[in-house]
Amino acid sequence: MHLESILKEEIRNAVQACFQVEIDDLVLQPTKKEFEGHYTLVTFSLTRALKLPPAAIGERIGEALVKASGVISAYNVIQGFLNLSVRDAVWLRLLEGMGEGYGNLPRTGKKVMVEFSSPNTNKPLHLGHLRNNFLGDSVSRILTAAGHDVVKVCLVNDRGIHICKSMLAYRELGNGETPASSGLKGDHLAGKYYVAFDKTCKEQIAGLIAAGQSPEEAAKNAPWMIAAQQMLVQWEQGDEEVVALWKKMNEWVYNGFGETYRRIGVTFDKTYYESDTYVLGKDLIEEGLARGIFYKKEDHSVWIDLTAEGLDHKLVLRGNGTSVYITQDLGTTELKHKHFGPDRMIWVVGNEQDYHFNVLFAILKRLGRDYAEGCYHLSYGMVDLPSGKMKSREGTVVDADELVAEMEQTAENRTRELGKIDDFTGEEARQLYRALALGALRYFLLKVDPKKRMLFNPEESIDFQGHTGPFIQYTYARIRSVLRKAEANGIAGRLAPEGFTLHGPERDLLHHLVHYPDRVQDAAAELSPALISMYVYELAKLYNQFYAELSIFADPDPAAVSLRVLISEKVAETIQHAMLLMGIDVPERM
RNA sequence: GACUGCGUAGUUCAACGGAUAGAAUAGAAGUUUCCUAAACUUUAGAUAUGGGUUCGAUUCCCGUCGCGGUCACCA
Repeated sequence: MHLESILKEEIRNAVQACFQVEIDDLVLQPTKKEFEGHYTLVTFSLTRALKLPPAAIGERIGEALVKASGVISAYNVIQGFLNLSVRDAVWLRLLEGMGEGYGNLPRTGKKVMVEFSSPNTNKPLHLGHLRNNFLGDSVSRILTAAGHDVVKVCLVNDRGIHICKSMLAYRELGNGETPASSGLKGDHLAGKYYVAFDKTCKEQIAGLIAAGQSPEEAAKNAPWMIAAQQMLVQWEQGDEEVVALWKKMNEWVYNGFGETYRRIGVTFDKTYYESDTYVLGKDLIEEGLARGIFYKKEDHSVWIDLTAEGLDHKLVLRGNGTSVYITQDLGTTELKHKHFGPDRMIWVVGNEQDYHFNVLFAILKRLGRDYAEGCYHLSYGMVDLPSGKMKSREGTVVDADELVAEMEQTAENRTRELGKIDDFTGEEARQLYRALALGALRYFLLKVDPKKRMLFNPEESIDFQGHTGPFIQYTYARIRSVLRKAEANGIAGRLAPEGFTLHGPERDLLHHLVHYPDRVQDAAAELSPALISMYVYELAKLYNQFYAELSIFADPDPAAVSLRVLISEKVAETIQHAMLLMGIDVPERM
């Protein structure tokens, strides 16, 4: 039974009965807090069809509904708004219908592939990567709950000039340093030499400019820049020494990434490496050339004219026959499709690449790939600092590992201050700190609409109070405490008997609770964990109000006590489910 | 410059074209012999700007101003 569908049907019937008119687009919305009611029908839009003032329409429909409806107990009309109140018996029946895991929707049989994370192996992860990882991870969980079969994929950027830069700096300055010898995490070690390369290279360029070269010439002629390019050529030729260095440093980086992924709780079903896929796509170029979709210039470079799509002429293969980014992406997409045959492919990639994906999808369509229709770029906004954009080379980044460690420290300090878990073992306490730290961080990054850019101020640490992960975790822990007490006293959650009158806070909670599956559906359709975060925040807030206003165990009516225990169980279950969709664990105590 | 996205309380975020624009935080004032005060209650505070469409605009259209992003034979 779906309340809103039933309500809309009843309203249609009422309109039919009163006015003998068929109406299909009804505007039904939740009633604003300051007014009496649960659902509001906006009657302005009906004035044309029914040829009556909005308030009169509201009165007629309201009257008819109260007479005939199985769900509406009362109505009131304010101008063009018809506010409808739902019977308590209906809320109780809906509560009864909430089975185990009611947030999990029926299986659809559709397969969805989500590609995210896609790190470069020349530097450690930063805050921007965390947004990407959490988004991809959470969207995957939401799609799974919405009934799809999800494949999580990571494409590692393990080759190219940027990798050679850190390799070169390491060869020149490294003195055989290893993660073991320096105690530095592998990805941080590589990042250190990436920054070192940039520094030295800039000095070299400055020197050349001082010696009279133009900035463009100098940038081209800097010795390390030339050396890095040579190194890339050697790598592509399979030069043993270069490949050995590449393997060694990448190994360090993978170990470092592995540790970070473990710490932030992110996993993949399949990892692709660009070093394996970068030559792919050339057969697609051949195919496109043969079919006249691409054209070749005199220098043998291959292009496509996408002006018809409002785009541009775009290079798809270099004059020397080597691949560019788009060539490789075409090939990789074809490969991923061949491996898994998904109905939908989603790329979680920053909005700076909007143009690239427009081109990619346009080319796939031109090539007549039927899966092009199911391709989608989940384009998210950057995480900005008050000072502007983060840049790895310039060291203006918020490092992921450091941030997580800081958050854990904050969680520990705060927990110790409050002193509620003094009986925890060391391991239990560490688990709690980790859950709180990640809860705060994941929630912070997921509560904002993915499409929008967001700001992080490193001066102000992420909050543990208010609209935050720990607020919701706290609410959960408090409910668990209630439920432990109920169990200890032998009180089971039970539905209230027929004719029971709900108290305001109970009614508000049930009203919110029953919409959870709809919100999961919405979040899956929009690919937006932010919708889940808003829902669960509201739920926690409503529970806290319920908790503050009503005593669960002290009520003289045993039916009220059992009902409140049952409501507490359902709220706890829903909070746990929703938080898990964001990849956040909820603690039994905190 | 071309294309593209964004301007909402001091700050960080909300608002299918609908009612008095919601929260959080920072500010002010309260709540604990009672189920966890990481909570609850009260209070003050915002749609960049000028037009247009509409019964009704933060939302849609046009202009202005401000801030990002993209315009590589890098990925």
